[in-house]
Amino acid sequence: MPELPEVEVTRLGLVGPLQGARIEAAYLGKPLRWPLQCLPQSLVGRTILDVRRRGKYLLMDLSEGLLLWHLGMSGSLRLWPTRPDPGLHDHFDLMTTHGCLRLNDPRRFGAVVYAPAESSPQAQQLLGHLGLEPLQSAFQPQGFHQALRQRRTAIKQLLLAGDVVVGVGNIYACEALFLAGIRPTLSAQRISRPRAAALHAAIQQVLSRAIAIGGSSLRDFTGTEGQSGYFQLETKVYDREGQPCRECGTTIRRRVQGQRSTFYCPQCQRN
DNA sequence: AAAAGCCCCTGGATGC
DNA sequence: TGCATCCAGGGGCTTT
Repeated sequence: MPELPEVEVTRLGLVGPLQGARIEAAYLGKPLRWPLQCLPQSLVGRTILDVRRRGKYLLMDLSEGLLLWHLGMSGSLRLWPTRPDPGLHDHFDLMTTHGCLRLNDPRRFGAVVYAPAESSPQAQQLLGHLGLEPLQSAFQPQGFHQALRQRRTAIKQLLLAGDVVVGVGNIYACEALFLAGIRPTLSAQRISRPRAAALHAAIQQVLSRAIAIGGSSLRDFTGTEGQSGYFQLETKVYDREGQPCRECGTTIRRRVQGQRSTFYCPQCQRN
């Protein structure tokens, strides 16, 4: 589920409430994707200074060290005034003076990892290879085009790989490629400079729009107060196989790329 | 170095 | 109703 917009919506819901909160306890449930890398008890007494985002990771700066959170495919974070009884899929609780932050993750592809610093090997193993932030100024059309020229893989899979630009998952990759009129199977190196610029703009547009309306709530995702997002209501191609394109009426197609579904309009995205 | 495949795990939808 | 099969938004790791 959670791609950049959902993680950013989560961050926006946490940063205000949690800044300055002191950790009073941490509770582990079933194992997540990676171990916490510290004793939960050792977090007690630390203060949350900030909540940042890098790609699809949330970075929680503590008075000493930081926590890296990842929501995997089905995770969501919710802030409760007091700690509710843990349910079947509640696998990590962080009790603070400002409430109980709870990770619910049915599939357990998510994780919470402690690292002593962002520059530490523990953190860099997860963050070190990440590409540019799509909504920051370092992400520019010209540099994007240069990066595309060096890769022969299909553009959809390059977007998902996250080593050129981060945060674009399956939904937003499909949607951005539709907006740019680019066939998802097109080799990245064959994308011209103007079309790369169009894709650059489409990525920014689709991600910004999704953040503004609370992300996409398919299956599990909700915001930190349990609220739904609405982007799934305005997708042009994602999960619309067999339905008419909203622009031209042609039937939307689905195909598999890298073991994932790709949706596209064969007319609007001719290559 | 880059690309392609393989999994981790669970639940919901679909089909027989 | 019951059971099997397929599918799902991620991404690190291994193999080619």
